[in-house]
Amino acid sequence: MPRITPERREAKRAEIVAAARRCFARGGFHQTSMPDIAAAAGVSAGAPYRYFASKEEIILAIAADAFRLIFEPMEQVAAAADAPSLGDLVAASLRALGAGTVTDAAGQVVPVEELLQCVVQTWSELLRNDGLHARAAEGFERVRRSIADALRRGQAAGAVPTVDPESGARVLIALLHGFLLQRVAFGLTDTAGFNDAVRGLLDGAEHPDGTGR
Amino acid sequence: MPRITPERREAKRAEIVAAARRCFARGGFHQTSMPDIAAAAGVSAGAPYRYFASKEEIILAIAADAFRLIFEPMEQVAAAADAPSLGDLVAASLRALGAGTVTDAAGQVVPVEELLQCVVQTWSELLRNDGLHARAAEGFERVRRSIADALRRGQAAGAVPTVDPESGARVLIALLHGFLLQRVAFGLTDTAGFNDAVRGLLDGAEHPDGTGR
DNA sequence: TGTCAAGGTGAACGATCATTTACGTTGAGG
DNA sequence: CCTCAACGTAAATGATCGTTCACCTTGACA
Repeated sequence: MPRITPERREAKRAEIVAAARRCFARGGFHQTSMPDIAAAAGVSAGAPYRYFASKEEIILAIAADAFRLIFEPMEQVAAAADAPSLGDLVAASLRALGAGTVTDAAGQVVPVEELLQCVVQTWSELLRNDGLHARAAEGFERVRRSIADALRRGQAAGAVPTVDPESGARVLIALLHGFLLQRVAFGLTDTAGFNDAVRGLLDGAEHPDGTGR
Repeated sequence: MPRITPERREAKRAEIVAAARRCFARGGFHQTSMPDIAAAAGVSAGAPYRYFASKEEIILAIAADAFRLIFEPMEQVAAAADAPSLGDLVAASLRALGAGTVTDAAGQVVPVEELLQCVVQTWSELLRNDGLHARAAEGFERVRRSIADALRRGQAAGAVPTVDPESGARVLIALLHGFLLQRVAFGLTDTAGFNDAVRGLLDGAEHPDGTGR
């Protein structure tokens, strides 16, 4: 006999997650206190514990969301049936990060800047949270295999140079991660310029006409 | 009238820095306590404060060292008088990270793994430590300009595709940062394979013989 | 409309942290 | 070899943290 409907409970939980994400983006996971999160969500200090067993559970929820949202665009292009070029894969990733907002698992609208800051915080957390590391590594491998498959298709179609697809996928993800870091921490605002440079360096020889940007 | 000679004082300071770096690499900046650092250095809790005014000062020293060591190899190749290819720039960066150890500003031998973990931790710290961010951004810009100049020379020599050198430099740094992250957090051990893939994707057309690896 | 399980509150708790401090110890200069 | 400023120690301090708990409050269901 719940006091509130499941829908309202889910909405409240999403509010707390959103408040926590705002706090984490600004102050980091460990400089943000639970009272900070509660205050940002407009509730008292004990309220979040009706929805999450611990602070770590909130961190896990946000980290999973952040990683998924970062990889989603590249993975969708990689999962398409045709043979994407390298430029297509990179462009898809960057276009999503160039937008102002994204929508998280609970339907909350999240500023991209906030999401990216949480991703960088999560990287640090990976190094000492084994549970988070295991989940993140699993997700990473799934994306990597998906991209490697796309590269193999691209190579068969002659649109991708003949490199080891497994390592090639890692290179593309490295570009995405590196872009993300510069956008958050090193004043990279010219997404289009970065994208053009990647295309020019990667497959400019194959696609001088700029197809797929 | 110092109780110990300046040389011994510097050596002790370097020991504390090294101990702190070991702790930070394992546990992160904010999960590592000052007593942890002191214990790892083999001194009592108050001793580090004879050498550093605060914990943040230790973090700054380690972060500056870590960033410098990461960028050094790429910057050295970029600063050379001739026109390096893209593959040269990337290969120089990765070769240093493939080695087992590096030597820090105080002459301490540091395992590469430990250094890279500190770099990732530092990225998080950048987002909320303004002083660290300013210093890191300054260093980043210096490296970026150096690489951009090298790209211009490479373009003049016909060894580098005609892309905007400023953005191109960002792409190369993104590759380095992305590689670093995967090595620390996502099980990337095949440095040579990654390097080959980058060369194959970047300037395979220009240097099919593998020159400069 | 009445009931009661669950939501929500805010003070309190025990632990831990960065930093300070009072006091012994040491070694380089005179 | 003596002296004393600086090193090193270890307990203490004050603040803050994640989490709990005793107690209202609320609203969905009967």
